[in-house]
Amino acid sequence: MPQPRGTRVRATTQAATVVAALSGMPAFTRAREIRDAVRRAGVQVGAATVYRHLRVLAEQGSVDTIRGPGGEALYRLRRRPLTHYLTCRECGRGTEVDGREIRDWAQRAASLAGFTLTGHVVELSGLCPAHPSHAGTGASSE
Amino acid sequence: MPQPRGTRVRATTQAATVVAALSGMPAFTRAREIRDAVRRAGVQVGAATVYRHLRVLAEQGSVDTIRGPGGEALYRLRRRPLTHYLTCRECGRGTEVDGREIRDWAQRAASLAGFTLTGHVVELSGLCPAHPSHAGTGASSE
DNA sequence: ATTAGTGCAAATGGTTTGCAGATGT
DNA sequence: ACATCTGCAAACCATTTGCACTAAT
Repeated sequence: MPQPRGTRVRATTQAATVVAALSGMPAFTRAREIRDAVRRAGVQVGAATVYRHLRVLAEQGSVDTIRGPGGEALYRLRRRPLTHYLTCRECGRGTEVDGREIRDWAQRAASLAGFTLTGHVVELSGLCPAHPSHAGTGASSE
Repeated sequence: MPQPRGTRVRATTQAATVVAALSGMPAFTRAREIRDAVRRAGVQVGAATVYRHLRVLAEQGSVDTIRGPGGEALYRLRRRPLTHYLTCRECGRGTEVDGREIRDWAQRAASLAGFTLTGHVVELSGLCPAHPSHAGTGASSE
């Protein structure tokens, strides 16, 4: 749907650079790192501004948000639906995994309980092929 | 495995009451509310102590942890494995749902990517049978 | 000109930590 | 006794907000 009428969102350097930075990061990233990337790109930006943009982008559905181990938000430019994320707890690298099954399951589980499903979060964490293993912490609902 | 030798964890009033409080709360709960419950039970306790216990319990695997909408940690005494949570976004009431399928799927998806799975979080949100529907926000990795 | 967008610094809220003192064993 | 546990307050960190200011339209 087109915008209601003329003037709306302004095209500022910061806004553009935040998106640019995001598009250069395949994995879920912290606000702090995004800000660093923007600055590295030569654009001065305040933390508040980055957060403001990220919030708007998230509300628009342009970026997906999950929570990192410390409870901080991690952002990733939305690419396509039907994908969920698997992240390495050591290096932070992540891969997308097909979430079709989960989506079906979630739907089924919800209606089985009489609920209307409005959203779900599935996050897997593990160790990628290049890391040693040891017992770990980490939020896990299992 | 038994404890290395004699003295280890002390049986303090606070520790016991924190667990007691947890066992009285079927849904995922904030640290703050847990502390309130403990105090309501007549036991004076500082925030730090509550957090310290919760952290240890989580490390032991005695409590499960997920993140609330604001990024704060929510705790729930672990009851049995194979369960995940479905929460109503209106009233906060929740139900456990069988997560066996998910566990299998997670395992499969992870090893398919060459990862060693160390944990996963599955959280479903929706509207329970007693609530009106409307579009919504909410972090969703989908 | 207008007004949205920006930066800074202060405010918030959750969680952790340093340290002196209380307490279980 | 003596190490652990506790509480308080200060410290931290991520995020939000107030406000004067800059810049896009």
